[in-house]
Amino acid sequence: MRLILNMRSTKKVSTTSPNSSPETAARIKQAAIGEFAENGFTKTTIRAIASAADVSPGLVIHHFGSKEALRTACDDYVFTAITEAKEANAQYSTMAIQLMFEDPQMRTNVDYLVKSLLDPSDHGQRFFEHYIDVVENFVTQGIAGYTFRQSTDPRGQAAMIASFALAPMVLSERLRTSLGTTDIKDTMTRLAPHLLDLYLNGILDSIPDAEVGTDSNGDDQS
Amino acid sequence: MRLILNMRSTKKVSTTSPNSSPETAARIKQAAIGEFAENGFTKTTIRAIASAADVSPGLVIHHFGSKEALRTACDDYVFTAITEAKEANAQYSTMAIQLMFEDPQMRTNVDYLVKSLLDPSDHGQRFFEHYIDVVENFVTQGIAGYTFRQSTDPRGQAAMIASFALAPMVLSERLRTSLGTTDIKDTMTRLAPHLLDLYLNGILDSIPDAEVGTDSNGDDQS
DNA sequence: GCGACGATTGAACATGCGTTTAATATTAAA
DNA sequence: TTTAATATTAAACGCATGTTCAATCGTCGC
Repeated sequence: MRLILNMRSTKKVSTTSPNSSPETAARIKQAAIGEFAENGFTKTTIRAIASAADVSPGLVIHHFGSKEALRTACDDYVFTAITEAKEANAQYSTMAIQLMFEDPQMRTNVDYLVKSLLDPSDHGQRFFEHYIDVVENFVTQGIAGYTFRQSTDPRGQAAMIASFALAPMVLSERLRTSLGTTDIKDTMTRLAPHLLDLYLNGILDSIPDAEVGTDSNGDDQS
Repeated sequence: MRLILNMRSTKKVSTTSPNSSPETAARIKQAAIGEFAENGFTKTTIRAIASAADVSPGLVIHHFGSKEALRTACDDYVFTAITEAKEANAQYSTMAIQLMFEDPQMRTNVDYLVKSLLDPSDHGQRFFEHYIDVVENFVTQGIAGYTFRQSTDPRGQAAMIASFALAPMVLSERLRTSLGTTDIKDTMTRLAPHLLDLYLNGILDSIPDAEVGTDSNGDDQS
């Protein structure tokens, strides 16, 4: 007659999976993605992740080995999740971006990738390269009925477009505060007409007399 | 007969400024700006700043009170330095941007502001607002002979342009690696023609039949 | 000269971090 | 039922961090 007292955490006890790791590991990974997406890799602590996943800090290490290894696992997961979602919505192209701001999980994933992009590690670079590839494809193949004017430097052109497409997400918090929008979806709605107008028609409507590069700047050319 | 042994740091001993604080405080501040610009606020340690300024960690606190206060001091300094430099080169407008990548000190300042922009603190927001103001002025007043097509939402339009202008700096490391350029100046040279072309002519040269939202996507329109 | 004061330092303190460890609980296999 | 293996935890370890402290050094007004 053994009296079993389980006084651990009074929550997840009857989940019918007492000794199975993958379920808990997945929960830890999701918690980590959420924390990384919100606070970045450096500022996020293992203790915060453990707390969000309702486990002990030691268990996080037990399942993933180290914080860096956990990050790699999250990277792979998010990268796969996003590319799969993108392919699934490939035919909608422009709509796919919209969907990324609708689905909360996808928004977290995007936030995660943005944070990864800004952190000087190898992980984000892979995503950036991939993203430029996607854009370059769009430029050569067209997207959603739009076609692009080709360039003699398609890689540079694609890099520019990719950077611009990422800019509102990277600066989303600053834009939100500055424009008084409620969230990034609202921000994008506000910016959308300007984006479309720029991409369709440009924004400059006159060229100065002096060309760029021939800087014979008489500084009094009023 | 007192024997004075000064075995501190065998370097700055005869700099003819034994007991003056402002000189040392300025050096610490410059070191801090450099470290913050390179590694961001969180990852930069007081010890690293002290080492770069060739002083003890305690002296950094002695002069500025705390790491956060030191950051505020750096913020004010960089913000003033950039705005002054911008006004000084106001007539050159486009050239001013070029100068920011030529002058190493200015490049450090720009790096600092970018890091400040990405850190979720109040400091960077002030700079962002100011930058949008500058852009909005450019749009209404023109710049370097260029004139802009006006919008019914000038603030949103300026926010978009500001975000785009900042994007290459925010993503400079990613772009440098991806394009194989040597530094941000080289990167900008590579991107410049694409930027000018986009701003002058747009980049899309055909509008799809179906308008956005009426996604009747016959996916076989080769 | 001298005494007060600021500059400056090395050492220590308190805290939070990632990680390790020893122990317990739980499950699956023999 | 026993045994081995895994999941899980609380506690502690080692280290880096921001900061404090007591002491020394140099300068300047008296």
